[in-house]
Amino acid sequence: MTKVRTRFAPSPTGFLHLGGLRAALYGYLFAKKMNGDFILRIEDTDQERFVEGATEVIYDTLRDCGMNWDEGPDVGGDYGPYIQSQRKDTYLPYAQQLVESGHAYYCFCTKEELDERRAAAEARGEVFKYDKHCMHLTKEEVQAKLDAGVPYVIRQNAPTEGETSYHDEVFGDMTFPNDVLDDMILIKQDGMPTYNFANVIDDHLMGITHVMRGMEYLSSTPKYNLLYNAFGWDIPTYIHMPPVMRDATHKLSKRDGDAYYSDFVNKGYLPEAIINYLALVGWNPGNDREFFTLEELVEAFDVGRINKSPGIFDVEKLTWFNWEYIRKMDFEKYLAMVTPWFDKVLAGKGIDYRRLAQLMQERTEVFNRVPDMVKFLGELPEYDIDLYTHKKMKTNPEVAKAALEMVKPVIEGIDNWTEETIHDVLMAAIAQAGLKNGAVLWPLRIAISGQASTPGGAIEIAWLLGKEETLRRLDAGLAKLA
RNA sequence: GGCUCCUUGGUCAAGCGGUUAAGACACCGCCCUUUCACGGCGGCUACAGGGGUUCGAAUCCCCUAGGAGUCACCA
Repeated sequence: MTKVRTRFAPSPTGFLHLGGLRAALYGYLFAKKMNGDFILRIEDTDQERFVEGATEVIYDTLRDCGMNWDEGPDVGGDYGPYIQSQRKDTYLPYAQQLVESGHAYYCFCTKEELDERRAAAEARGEVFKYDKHCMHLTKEEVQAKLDAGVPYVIRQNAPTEGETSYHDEVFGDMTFPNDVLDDMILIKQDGMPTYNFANVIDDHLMGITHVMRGMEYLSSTPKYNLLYNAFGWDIPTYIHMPPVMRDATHKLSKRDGDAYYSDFVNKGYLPEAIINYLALVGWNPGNDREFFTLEELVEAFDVGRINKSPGIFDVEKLTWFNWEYIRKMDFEKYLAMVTPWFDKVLAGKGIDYRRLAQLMQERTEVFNRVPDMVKFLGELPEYDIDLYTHKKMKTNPEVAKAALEMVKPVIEGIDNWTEETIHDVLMAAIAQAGLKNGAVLWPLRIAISGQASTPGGAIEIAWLLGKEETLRRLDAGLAKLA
């Protein structure tokens, strides 16, 4: 049995978006599951859309996620080069071979002419299809134009009747009538192959056994098969994948501005969480399991369980995955990762990051939410005295005032500023006063934090703030309640 | 418009002729609790519609509707 070889073939037109990442992921998972090779090929035949640096972004993203390729532009391999623009010269001879065998022909119609005719057809409500005009040129006519240096393209000579069928591992048996097949361009006027052509040539030359790609290629696959047949090559196994959607009617695209892998990483999403979640949009292991490392995904992956219907990308669920990953993260790693986020609002404030991190780790869903959650430690926010009213704690501004007055001298008397001491002293004082814990601790926490929700209770916060700052904020609260 | 694909709760989804139609996220209650959380318990919502086939359809067939893709010298 031949070794499985899959490929991820992105165009370097910008950042890698999540739909593309998932395509790469499935290709990687399948190859590894089958003990095969995963190949990275850069499809840059469209020079107008080429974006500087985009190739590096693809490398970085894939590596970041742990998907290493066995062959590719930077790691080499026996089937290189792996960048299509560097393979430019390999395509033309194949196209010419097709011209020889009658499966393709030279076309001298200009883009402008074609655009006009296309517009005219559309105006008539018809679908434009190239009429094989240039196919009827005689050999001599063609040669004369070629000799005269007339710009040309090479088109596929597609059949106009009958139908073409193929099998897809996800979608099953597909049949398309041939009369909808247009004579697609194989070689562009600039000498570059089109994606449609290069992809067939390269997949064959690179020994790709399983072609995995988005389902938008479902309807052009017959044209590719015609090419394989014309060359007498084996048709690869097709695995078309459903798209990742933004909502029911829109694909997740670059236009959303929020679909790039890097957008999520910058917000504080973990690569592991992104990969884990992405794997589950469009595929499932057949059981209830949701958490997988990349290695575990390889183990569990099964092409037969790829869904046919599009899946909507749910940020809420991704966030949940991220949070779970953060909670399970090694504490020292968390501390290192959260520090820059603390610094955004607490730099130079003298807060004990280690203790704060302990309090924050299980509350961190996404890192970019951290600053807002801890900002109050650096500076007491403006707050309304309504916060002192809490039904369950049985507090209101009057009760709060009394509680703060009671607690102030107690805190002033604490010399050994540790959480344990603060806790013990406070609890003793509350018990002695015959009050409920909540009736005192709620107002205290409000006074020193200025907000209803905080990472940790009054005691932890008081400790983090330090005795001096705690008392200062207590006085401010008292002044507010006066 | 032609061709192709898709259609189970708000979302991801299990299911592949017989189930009380799983599970997860989200949401809503209750409990716990010095806040918010966490945790525990419980709840809410689904087979697009209509015809068949069958003793029996979410599961098979047909039609309709809705959505998506494609019809480039973009990939």
